[in-house]
Amino acid sequence: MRAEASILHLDLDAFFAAVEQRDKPSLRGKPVIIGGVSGRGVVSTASYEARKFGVHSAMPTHEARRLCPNAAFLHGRFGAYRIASRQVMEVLAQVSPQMEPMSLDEAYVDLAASGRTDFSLESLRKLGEDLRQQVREATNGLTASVGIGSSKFMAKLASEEAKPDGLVIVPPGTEADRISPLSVRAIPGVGPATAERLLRLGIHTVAELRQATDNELRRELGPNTAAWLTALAYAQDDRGISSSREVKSISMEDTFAVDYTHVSELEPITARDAVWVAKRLRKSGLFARTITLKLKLADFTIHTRSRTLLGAVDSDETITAVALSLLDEQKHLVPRGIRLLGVGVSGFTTEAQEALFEISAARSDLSRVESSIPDRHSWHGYGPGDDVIHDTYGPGWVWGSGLGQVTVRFETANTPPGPIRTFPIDDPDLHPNPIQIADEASGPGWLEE
DNA sequence: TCTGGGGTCCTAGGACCC
DNA sequence: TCTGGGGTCCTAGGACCC
Repeated sequence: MRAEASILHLDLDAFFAAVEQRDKPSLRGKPVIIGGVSGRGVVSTASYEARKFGVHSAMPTHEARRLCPNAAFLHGRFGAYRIASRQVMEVLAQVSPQMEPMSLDEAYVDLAASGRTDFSLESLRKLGEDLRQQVREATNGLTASVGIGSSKFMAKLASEEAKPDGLVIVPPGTEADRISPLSVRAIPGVGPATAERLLRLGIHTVAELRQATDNELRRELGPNTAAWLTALAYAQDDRGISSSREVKSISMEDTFAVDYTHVSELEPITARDAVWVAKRLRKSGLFARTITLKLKLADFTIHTRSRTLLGAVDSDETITAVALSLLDEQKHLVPRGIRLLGVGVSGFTTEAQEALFEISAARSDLSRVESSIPDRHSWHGYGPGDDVIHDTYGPGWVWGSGLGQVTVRFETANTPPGPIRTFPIDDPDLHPNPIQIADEASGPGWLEE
C-alpha cells in the first residue's frame, strides 16, 4: 500500500458485448450475450440490458436463453476484440511506461512510474476522466470504468464500484474502513472454497476476518493463505505492476458436444491439439520440457497426466507422440465418458535441447498411432508467401492459418493429390471458433487459425 | 441441453542429493 | 547403526481469475 493513490485500474464495460453493439447498431439498447458454441457453452459476456434479466458471465448458455430468450446470442469475434484491446492498451501506455494488462479488457497502470508527483484528488479526477475520454475516442465509442487507489486491491475495487462508465478514487487513509463491511469475497484470491471455509469460522465480512485469531485462520487455511489473507483484510497490498510477464504455459482444450467413450475417437483430437500447441510454441520462439494431457470426465472430475522430458522440444512429432502416450496411460478412464480433452506445454526454455533418443521414441510412437487412425486424410495448405500452413490427422480435421484465404490440396494415403482449391477466410482471427469448409471428397472440414 | 477456455499460483508427497 | 535436515525437481490436484 502506497502513501498516494498512484495505481490505476481500467476495465472496459461489458467489453465483448459492447464491441458487438458498436459494430452493429441494431444491437444497441438490446440484450446481447456472447457465449460458447454448442449446447455446452457458457456466457462469456452479457450486455447490461441482458444483465437485467439475471444473465451473467459463466452462466450456461441454455440457462441464459431461458432467462432472456429475446437476446441476441453471438459467438465471439476475437479478432475485433483484440484490435479494440490494443487500441486501449496503447492509450494506457501513453500514461505510464509501467502498465500491466490482465486480460483483453483490463489493465493496471503505475502512475508513480510516469514521473507524476501531483496525486491530489482533483488532479487524479482529471486524469481519470481524460483517460476515459481518450479510450472512447480511440475505440470509436467503447466505455471504460476507472478506479484509482494506493494498491492494486484498492484500484480494482474502485473500478468495480465505478461500473458502468464511471470513475472512483479511494483516498489514501480510508482503505481499511472502506473494505470493513464488504464480504470476504471482495478480497482478491478469495473464491467460493475459501469463503466456505471462512464461513465455518463464522466469518462473512472483512471486519469479522480481522477479529479472527491467527491460530484458527492457520488451522483452517494453512499458514500461507492465513498470512496474505490477514494482510489484505487490513488493506495491506504491496503487489507491484510489471509490464513484462513471461508466459509459463501454453494449452489448448475443448469440450465436446457429446462425451466420447473410445480412445480411437480421442487420438486424432489429441494429435490435432498437440500440433496446435506446438505451432504456438514455435510462434513464440519457445521450447518446452513438460507436456500435459488433461481429461474432464462426464462426472466433471479432472485428471491430468504430465511428462517432463530430458530436453526441451518444439516439434509437432515429439509433442504429439508424448501427448498420445499420456492418453494411452489414461485410457482406463475413457469408458467413463470424456467431455473435455486438453494438451498443454510448460517448463519453457528459449533453446532446443532435444535428446536424440526422445525423438526416435517419439517417431515410433507416432507411426503406431497414425496407422491406427482409419482413413487418414491429409491436407496441405499454402498461404501468402507459400508457407505451409496446415496439416491434419484423421478424417475431416483441417487446421492452418492464413490471411484472407487458404489454399488447400486434398489427398489421402491411397489416392493421388487432388486439385488445388482455395477457400476464403472471413476472419483469420476467428480461433477458437472453427470455420467450416466443404469438400465433396471428404465431406465437411473445419478450418481454424 | 446443466456447468468454457485460457491462464496463474499453491500444496503436498516422493525422489534424490548433499 | 540410528537418525537428520534442507533444497530442488517432479507429479497431481485444486483454487482462483478474467
